[in-house]
Amino acid sequence: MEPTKVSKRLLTRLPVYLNYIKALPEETTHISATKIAGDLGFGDVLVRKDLAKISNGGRRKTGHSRETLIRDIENYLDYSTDTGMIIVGTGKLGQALLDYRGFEEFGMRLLAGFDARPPVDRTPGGKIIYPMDQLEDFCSCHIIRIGIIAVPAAHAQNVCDRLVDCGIEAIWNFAPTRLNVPAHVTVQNEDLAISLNALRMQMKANEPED
Amino acid sequence: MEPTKVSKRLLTRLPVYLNYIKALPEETTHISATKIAGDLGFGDVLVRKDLAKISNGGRRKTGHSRETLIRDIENYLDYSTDTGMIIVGTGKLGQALLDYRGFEEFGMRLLAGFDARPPVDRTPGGKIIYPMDQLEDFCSCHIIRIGIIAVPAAHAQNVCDRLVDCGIEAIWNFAPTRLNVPAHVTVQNEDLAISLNALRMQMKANEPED
DNA sequence: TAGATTGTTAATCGATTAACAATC
DNA sequence: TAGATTGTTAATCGATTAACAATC
Repeated sequence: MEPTKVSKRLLTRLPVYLNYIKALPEETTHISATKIAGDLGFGDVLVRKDLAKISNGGRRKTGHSRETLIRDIENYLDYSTDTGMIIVGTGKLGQALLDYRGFEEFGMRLLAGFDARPPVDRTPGGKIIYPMDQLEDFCSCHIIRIGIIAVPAAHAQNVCDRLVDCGIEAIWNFAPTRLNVPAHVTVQNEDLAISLNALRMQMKANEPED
Repeated sequence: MEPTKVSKRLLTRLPVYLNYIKALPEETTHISATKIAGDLGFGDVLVRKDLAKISNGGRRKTGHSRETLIRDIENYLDYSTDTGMIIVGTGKLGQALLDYRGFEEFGMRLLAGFDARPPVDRTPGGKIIYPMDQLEDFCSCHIIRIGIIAVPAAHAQNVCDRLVDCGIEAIWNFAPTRLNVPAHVTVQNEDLAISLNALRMQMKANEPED
């Protein structure tokens, strides 16, 4: 019953390792955790433990086989299973996300956008934007597991409720507001202003003298 | 010498409290940490400790004065000091950020965009997009503390170096790559694909049976 | 053997929660 | 006084780091 424990931190480090390993010169066949740590600025024990958690390919003295490691990370992150997604709210940000190419690499497919008043029929990238009243129909014809909310804060809860009713399992929320959802739905808030403000505060704390 | 310790978690919770408190019905003059915690889904002790850290306005039995609390949070987050910012890379995402209204509330001013080939002269919101070769001039005429990078991964390090040379103190990096910066520069990576993938994995871990 | 590396166990650190004392 | 609340001290939890044993 209790879901498998996954560390969110680990989940964000693994793709970083993966990118790094993939970007290595082609002739590299083996790589050590120590080297990865050094190049990426992580602690070496941390990397070693992370890799041990998701792979058993590490050999003493030689390190990890590059190929095996890539396969193990991709396997752990389950890149081969497609995950269907839609986005509600197709302003600038919504359209940017609709045409963002980075998601597919992870097996995530953003199928379409929805908007109370679609600003255009299709994005430049060719994704269709439907009026809101088509949301339920669309969701019953496709397997949609993740919903992205990029509408103004005032509409976010309403949109969220509709997505939940459509059977969505996770919500990525860009609206600057908290959402109430049932326990089986996973929510991640991505409030860009809050995030940027945190950076600003850390920057200030980083100043030589106050 | 050692900079003041600030918990990043705290920094992201404070704006949430602030929004919540501001959204309370106008007649509310006092609010307890317990109430805030209950409504926002945080632990009550956590909220109490957070508020104690940034305010001394809590009175037993009655809770915190709404007005004082708002002032104390805004004060702690230093909303009154303007922070100048620029963004490099004005694709969809870059333009979305340029016209995003949420930053100003926090005292952050995104002054202009830069692009190797500006897609337009101005955003719909009226922000000017300059060609890249004006970057250094612009930065010497304005006080710019934060640089936002929204260019393809291949150009990110180069852009980053130029921003650092311009005296920027913090970088908000949307490019899917790690950046090398000197120690006095604060970097925050905002890789949307990684972030979304983490949500996807948490969603899977949240499923009833495996 | 010596060196490079993994992997594990214990220690530390930071954040959150629990328990409870203080007080209006 | 009883109740609601703050604020503090101790306990727990999770993540990271340190120390070190294993081994190719």
